[in-house]
Formats: sequence, C-alpha cells, structure tokens
Amino acid sequence: MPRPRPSTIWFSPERPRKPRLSRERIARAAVALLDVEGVAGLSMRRLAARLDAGTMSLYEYVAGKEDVFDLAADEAVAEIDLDIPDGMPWREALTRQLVQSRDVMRRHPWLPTLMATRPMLGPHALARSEVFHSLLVEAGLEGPRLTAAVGTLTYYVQGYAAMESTWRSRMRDSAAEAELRRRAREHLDRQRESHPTLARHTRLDDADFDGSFMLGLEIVLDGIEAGLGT
Amino acid sequence: MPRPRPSTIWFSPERPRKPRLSRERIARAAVALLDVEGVAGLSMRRLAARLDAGTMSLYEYVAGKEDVFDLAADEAVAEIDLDIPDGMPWREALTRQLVQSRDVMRRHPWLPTLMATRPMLGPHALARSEVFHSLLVEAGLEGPRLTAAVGTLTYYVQGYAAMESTWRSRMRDSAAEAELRRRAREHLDRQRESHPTLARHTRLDDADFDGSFMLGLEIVLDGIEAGLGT
DNA sequence: ACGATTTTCCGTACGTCGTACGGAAGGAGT
DNA sequence: ACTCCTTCCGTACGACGTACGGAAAATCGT
Repeated sequence: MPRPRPSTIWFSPERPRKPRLSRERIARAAVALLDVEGVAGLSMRRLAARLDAGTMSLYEYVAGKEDVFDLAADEAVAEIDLDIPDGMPWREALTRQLVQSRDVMRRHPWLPTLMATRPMLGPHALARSEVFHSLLVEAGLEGPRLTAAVGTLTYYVQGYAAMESTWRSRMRDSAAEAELRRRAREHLDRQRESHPTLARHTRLDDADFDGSFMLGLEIVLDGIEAGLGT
Repeated sequence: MPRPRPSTIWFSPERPRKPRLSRERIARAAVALLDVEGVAGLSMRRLAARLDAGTMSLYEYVAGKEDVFDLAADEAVAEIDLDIPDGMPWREALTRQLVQSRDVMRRHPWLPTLMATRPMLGPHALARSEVFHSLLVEAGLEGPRLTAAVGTLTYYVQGYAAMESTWRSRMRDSAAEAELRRRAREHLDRQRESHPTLARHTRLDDADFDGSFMLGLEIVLDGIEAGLGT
C-alpha cells in the first residue's frame, strides 16, 4: 500500500526533515506558469523545472496534476480582497466584491474555468464564500434563497470572466490570422440573414467589457433585491 | 502550403469522392464518447476507433481536437428544443428554454465547460441565441441591456449545470472512496468553525437540485423584469 | 477506354505528457 | 554508529496530438 497523499486537503502535517519544496511554493509557481502558458501549458515537468526540482519531486507534496490545479485555483482566489469598509450597505459591498473577483479573473484567465470544474474547498475560497453569505444574510436572505442568490452571483462572474477571456484571446491571435477570421465573419454574416433578431441587436466589434459586466451585475442584484419582500 | 482545413466553419463544400466519414458522423461519435468517458477520455485515437477508422483519417474532416470539441458542443446544443407554443409569454417561454438547456447539460455533463471555453458559433448555438434574443426583445429589451440579459441567463444555466455535474460526480465516486470523503468533511467542519455564516446556512447532504435551479432562475428573471421600466 | 488528377484513407514516427516504481541520500532519534 | 523515515529524482511505460508522405480509389478530360 502506497503512502497516502492528502489530495485536495489543505493543511500539511508534521515534517521530520526540512524540505526544499512546499505546497505553497508549488501553488505559487503553478499560478505563475498558468498565467504565462495557460491551462494547456502547465505540465508537471515544466512546473518542476520552474522550481529547479526533478519532476517526480513534486509528488511528495502533491497528489497529482488535479491537486496542483486545486492549489493554484485557491491561491489565485486569495488575491481577492475580502475586507469591506464598515457600514457599507450590502449591495454596494457585494458589487465591490464581484468587481474584485472579475479583476482577479482577468489577471488569471484560467481561473474561471478551473472554478467551474471543481468543488472549491480551499481556505481562501471558503473565506470568500463566507463573506458572500454573510453579506446576503445581512440583506435579509436565508435558507435555499440564500444559497440560490450566492449561486447566481458566482455563476455570473465566472461565466462573464470566462467569456471575456476567451473573447480577448481570440481577438489577440486573430491579428495574426486575420484571413481565417474574415472567413469566419463572412460565415457568421451568412447565418445572420436567417437570424434577424441576432443580426439587428448585436455588434461584434465594439466591446465595452466593463460596462457590460456592470449591466449584467445590476440585473442579478436587482433580482436578489426583488425577492427580499417575499 | 498545406490544403487549408475549415476549422470551426460549419458547412462542407463539394465532395468529388464519396467519403465514409463526415463531420456529422464525427460529431455524433464525439458526443457519444464524451458522454461515456468525459472530456479527459476523448482522444483522437479512441474517437477514430469508435468509427472503425484510422486515427489520421479524422484529419480529413476536422482541423484538430479543438475542432472536434466545437463540433460536439454544437451537436449537443442541437438537442435543445427551440420551438415554443404560440403566444406563450416571454418569461414562461424563457423558463422553458432554460429548463430544457439544463436538461441537455445534465445529459451531457461535459457541455457547460466546453461552452464556457469557446465562442459558440455553430448553427444550433446561433439558433438558440436567436430565440433568446427575440424573446427578450419581445419583453422590451434592446441594445446593451439586451446583451447583458442574455448573458446573465446563459452564464447562470452554464454555471449551475457545471456545478451540478461536478457535484454529482463527486457524490458518485465517493461511495467507493468514503474514507477520503470523511476526511474532507472533517476538514470542512473544522473550517466551518471560523466561518459561522457558512456553517449556519448551508447543508451539504440534502441537495434539491431542481428546486435550487428554479430559485436561482427566478432571481435572474426577476432582475431582468425589474430593469424593464427604466 | 484510359491516363491524369483529385481526394480519401491511414501507417509510421516524433515529441510530450502523467505518473508508477524503486533506489539514493540525508537528517533525527536512539 | 545504526536504524528509520523522509525527501529527492532517474528511469520507464503507455497514451496522447498530429506532421508527413505514400497507397488506393473515384472522377474527369480526352
């Protein structure tokens, strides 16, 4: 039976010999590597190289690649500034919180995807969750309504950030591959003829990401507020 | 210069020789394989084997693995039933539409992730988008508000479906790995002591996925409705 | 009818990946 | 000094995406 490794559990137990690596160091290196190379660019070999360690050394600290992703995700979530000025009303505070979250996800475009595909149980994710819940409790929610409200906010910011970063990256590399882009565009235009509403109401080129994000956020917050009287 | 492959463009042009494969056949096989093996389990080799073809034969029809994902995603989106009874009010119609979407995403748990990480430009995704837009135009929205409203709904259903399927899959395999689960739980409980709001207001075991989904959906729809007067 | 052309099919090969395994090396405790 | 536990990591295996180029087949021009 192999030594059990913690996987997805966050503390580190006793350590009878002083180690060169640590889960924290690995987490930080993973974040840095993900920022530069993206999700597809993170490999155990590259990660180890960046830490001047042998590849297999990582496995003393980490259960596998999935564990690295868990670690990196929680590490990035830690960048969200959680403290809010005393006495700030809940709606304003939540707005700040969500704008912050989007900022962090813009710095780490790989984050929304990872958050959507794993249970976020790291300490920083839990802390963030605590803040969201307590702000909405202050607003007057509890029980399933509370859970649902937290969900809508979380899914919105994750979904928006994911969309934004895929869009931005397509815009970037299409500067080089303008040809293929032209064909795709032409194809879309052809489709548009059979989709009149879409054609009339959407512009593809201008993209006011900031304004658009705030608009959607207002919708969700309005919806939460609308349910308070019930 | 290599023969250009369409990538992400959807029609197929002239065909001077009758082919055994086709983009449609590949798309269907990819969906079936993804359903069984998940995103990580889809490989070009396995996909080809399922079609009784050599691996490299796929590349006559498909630009690469990314293209296969695009194809599979649009193919799955096709399962969403788009027609709505005549005269049904917009809110009810949208609800139907979103419940449908969630159902499809439950049948294809890999779908929400793929949708979040790529621009959905396939014919079925565009058709779905057209329906959403026209329903919200009927509701009285236009311009950036319209775009934002479509966004909130889309992100909500994708985010919820992604959460639901990761949760469900964890619940499944934890039947086998109950030990590790117990440790995770114990860890969570320890964290809960420092997160009082979270501790008081969340239950982990019971999970009324259907009801919870509807609650969140009502929030978003309420929010859209609240913005109509402005 | 038949060669030329075009298109489909796919075997081989290369570089990369995650990680199982087992050994080496280095304190800590006795 | 000896044991034991931990850290470190070289090697190796099977699987992956796909570039390349050749074989075979269908179509077309004549």
